Amino acid sequence: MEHSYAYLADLFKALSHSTRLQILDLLRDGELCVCHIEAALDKRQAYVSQQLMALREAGLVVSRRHGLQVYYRLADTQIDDLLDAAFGNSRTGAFQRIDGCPCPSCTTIPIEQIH
Amino acid sequence: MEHSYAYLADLFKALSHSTRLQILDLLRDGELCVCHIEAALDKRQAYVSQQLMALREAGLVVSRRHGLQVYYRLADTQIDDLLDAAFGNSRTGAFQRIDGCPCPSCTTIPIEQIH
DNA sequence: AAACTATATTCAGGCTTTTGAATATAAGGT
DNA sequence: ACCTTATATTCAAAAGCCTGAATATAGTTT
Repeated sequence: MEHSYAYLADLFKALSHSTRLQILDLLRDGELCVCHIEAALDKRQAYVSQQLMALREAGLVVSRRHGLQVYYRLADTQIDDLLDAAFGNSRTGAFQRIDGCPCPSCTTIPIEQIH
Repeated sequence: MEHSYAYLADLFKALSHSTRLQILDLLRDGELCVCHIEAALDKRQAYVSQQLMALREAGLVVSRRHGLQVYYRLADTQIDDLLDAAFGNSRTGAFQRIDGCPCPSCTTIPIEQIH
């Protein structure tokens, strides 16, 4: 903690963009793969990837690869706190499937739900 | 509350500038006149006034005029909370005089302190 | 009402950001 | 090996921001 003004300015610059804010707001409910974010925003892949890169470079999100998918999540709890201060701390906490999204989370069901 | 992403993006854009962050950090300890901010930052008047205008337009600060001086303060407690999340919530809470600053706060003493 | 002090606004050149298009890479399937 | 899917990177033109210089305004004092 105790960041310089220049550091914070860069962080806020990454936040000063409505598409990026929308992505962060999605991520408040948990980790998501790129293709899911793409479907949620209805934006093209390259564009989403660019915005994710900006968020990554600002240290706001981190990613991990699992097979073909890359999953993004908020970098740490301080970021959560900052977003709570901005968005208010209402969130659903639950994953939302999206029609037409090809990602595993949207196209599979846990075994215990099959009868 | 419940602001749009575009609104929040504009707010963060105003925050994405180290001079403006420095001004806001000063204002966390209380209302200040423009000339005091000018002295604290060691920047020219027109420049400070421009940054204050940006902060005002973003709704981060409000001003009131008293004679020749114009005093600025943080717009509301939500802004305080947001800045606490960013800066940490350490603050002195006390006004700091500045050598060479011509403003009333720096050049006068309360009557009860004269003996 | 003129001069002065404190603050605000306008403008324009330079600089950075934004975003679409094209292309690259990485992993998995056949 | 090749093809496909998922994601990342590069590039360049357009759009927007930053900031210094000049100027304007609002209130006070003489």
